[in-house]
Amino acid sequence: MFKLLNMSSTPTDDRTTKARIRDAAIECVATYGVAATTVRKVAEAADVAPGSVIHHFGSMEELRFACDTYIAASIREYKRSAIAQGSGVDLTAAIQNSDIGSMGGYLAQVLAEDSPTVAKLVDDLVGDAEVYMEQAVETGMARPTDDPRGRAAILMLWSLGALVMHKHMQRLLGFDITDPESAASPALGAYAAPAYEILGEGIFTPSFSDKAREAFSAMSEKDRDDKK
Amino acid sequence: MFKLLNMSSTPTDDRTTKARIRDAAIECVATYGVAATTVRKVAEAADVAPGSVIHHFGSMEELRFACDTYIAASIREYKRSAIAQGSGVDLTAAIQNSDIGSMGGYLAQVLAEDSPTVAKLVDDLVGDAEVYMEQAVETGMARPTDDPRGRAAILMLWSLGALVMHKHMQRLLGFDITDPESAASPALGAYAAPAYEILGEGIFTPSFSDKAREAFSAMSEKDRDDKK
DNA sequence: CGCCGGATTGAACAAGTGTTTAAACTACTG
DNA sequence: CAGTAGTTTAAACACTTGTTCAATCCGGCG
Repeated sequence: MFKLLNMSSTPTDDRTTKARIRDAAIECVATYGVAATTVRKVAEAADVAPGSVIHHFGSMEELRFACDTYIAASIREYKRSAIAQGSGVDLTAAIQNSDIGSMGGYLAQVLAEDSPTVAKLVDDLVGDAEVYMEQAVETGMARPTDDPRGRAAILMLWSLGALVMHKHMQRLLGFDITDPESAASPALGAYAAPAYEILGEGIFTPSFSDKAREAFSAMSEKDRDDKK
Repeated sequence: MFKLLNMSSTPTDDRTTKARIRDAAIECVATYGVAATTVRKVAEAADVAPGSVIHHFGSMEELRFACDTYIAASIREYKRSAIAQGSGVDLTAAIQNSDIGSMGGYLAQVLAEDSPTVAKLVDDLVGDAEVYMEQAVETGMARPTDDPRGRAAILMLWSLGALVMHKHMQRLLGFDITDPESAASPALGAYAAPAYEILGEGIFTPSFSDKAREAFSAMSEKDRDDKK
């Protein structure tokens, strides 16, 4: 009998049993995925009997819900404090600075499933990104756009999508976005440099960009005409 | 007892039983995910006995492998024909034009798991994207870059990540990227327009972009100095 | 026809799932 | 000290999982 997951338990672990179970579940989801997160695996990782897991949360589904809620609350809490001290509202920063080590891994796993709690969190993040971009436009950092919400949504979908794809990114660029230590990694540049280049100046030449825009508006005009 | 999945079976279905089982499995994965794709669900969808599934593929894992391989081959085949007739090498186009209706949904599900077959496919797609971008630079469509591979990798990670996030995109923008009919949908613009705006001119103003670039190179220089 | 080999079936199997339950234990109160 | 309410446990439950297996079906060949 050996522990599969070594929870970073301090010499004297003063967390309640319920909290220990919740944390073990989060770590298990982050490491093995939701499908592989069973009552017995969580129980073993939290060092309790399987029955205790159900006793504290009622059912496995409620445990999952509790984990989603806890992670969502943790992210919202971080964003609030980040705004209060004036630093940027960056999701990757939230992942790095969280006291929940496996937050990135957990998000990467649950973003692909459809949980209403996670869906609500994503919606909120898009809303936050929109107001943040709005401010960036006002301070001259970001370009204005016809579709602020659409732009914010796509930026968030790309960011979170990259999080879900972290194993592929690790393989392609040597950089694991879910690793809390990754911010200090020299491989950070392998992701950040090209990403900021794309977000800074785009990938298309201005001449092609203009042509594409014309074709686009022509297409949507044709679409309107067809509708008549 | 009713069929959960209605395979688009022609009046006279001339596919072999093995092919029917494989197609049913792909559709089941696309709709319900890999964890929910069980022997009995596949058997029911393919209208065969559970034993037949194992008889033809040896095990459930080998069936999954066969599905991955089949999808990967189908995408590579499409790309080859697309290049041959000179049209663009666009992944979303491959999803739309494939004769496998649920290819997009299947990819969205398996990109989050770690399958060596899918990993190899992603690596190939990045490689293809790199040479495609290289040609776009030569023809004056795309800007040159210091890190062609990094740029291609990130563009692919963002695109595929958005595919995995398709349910969130559907909710946020009303556009489902996995739907084969989506290319004809008027909601296409809700995704394509802001996406092309970002890829065309970026999101940052030139002045901020310059400052960020300076900060970036200063940071990596400092990183080099610290290493000494 | 008689036969044979692959395809197909449905019943079994062991292992793993979430959940229930009764018993034991623990800590705190009257 | 006795009692009690909340924890915790291990064993059982019903169910689903992938897989095995003997029996049956079916098409082609001698």
